[in-house]
Amino acid sequence: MPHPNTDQISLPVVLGVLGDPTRLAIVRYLASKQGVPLNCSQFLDFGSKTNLSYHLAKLREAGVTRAEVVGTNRMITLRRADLDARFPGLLDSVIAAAGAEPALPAVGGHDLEIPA
Amino acid sequence: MPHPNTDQISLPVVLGVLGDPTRLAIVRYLASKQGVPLNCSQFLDFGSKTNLSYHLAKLREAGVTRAEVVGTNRMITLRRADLDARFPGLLDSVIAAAGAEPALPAVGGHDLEIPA
DNA sequence: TCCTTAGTTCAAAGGTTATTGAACAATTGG
DNA sequence: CCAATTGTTCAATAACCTTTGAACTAAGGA
Repeated sequence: MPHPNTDQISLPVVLGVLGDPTRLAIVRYLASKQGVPLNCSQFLDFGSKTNLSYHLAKLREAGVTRAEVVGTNRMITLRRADLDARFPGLLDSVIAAAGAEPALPAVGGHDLEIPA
Repeated sequence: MPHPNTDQISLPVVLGVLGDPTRLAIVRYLASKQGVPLNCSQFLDFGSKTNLSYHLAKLREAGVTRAEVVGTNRMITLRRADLDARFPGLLDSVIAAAGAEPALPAVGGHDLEIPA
């Protein structure tokens, strides 16, 4: 499970990765949980298991998230401090901007509680 | 030449569009000119005429830039106020972040002067 | 040990993106 | 009118992205 170092995180790559509605929803959801690690299954509202594996890998490879293996789970966190160090203010303004937009509808049709 | 209204500007689309090194360089260059309109030819360092037409159309359709026909020229400006209204702080942090990164090398190999 | 849970990997399909050169349109200036 | 300048459109190509189901691996619990 490769993660880039902080100084290897590339702006176009980060922006490109966040330019997908599913991944943006994942990041927004992670941010709403304030650093509490989530396992992959908690994102099932955003897509199938296989599809999530794909999107979470993209986020990880771009340096946006960190995945840690804990038993049979992979716990996902936002790399907030690393992103803030590399691109100050960027993540905050993206997350704030995401709040000003209609979120990705969850698969079941029900909405996820994401505080503003 | 369609431009989206301010409230039609979509965050994933904007992020996706900025997630390309050529377009990010164009936006950075525009920002460095502080609102002075530039015609397409002034971006020739970033790509061929045809290729620029393509990238500038993407930026325009995403709502990042505005193109105004003046004689045989199309004058390009950043939609700074519109983007700030829709996604406060986003453009600034992206531009600041772009300054923390190696810029797209210009075609001739020479560097463009983009103030920090 | 056997089964379940949690995720990944693979291959395939279908769609989109970036880049190119050639041909085209529109405006200006001589 | 003619020619030069500016930029767009088109067709083609190659690369990449997203989504899917089936098969797989690895750890934990009964």
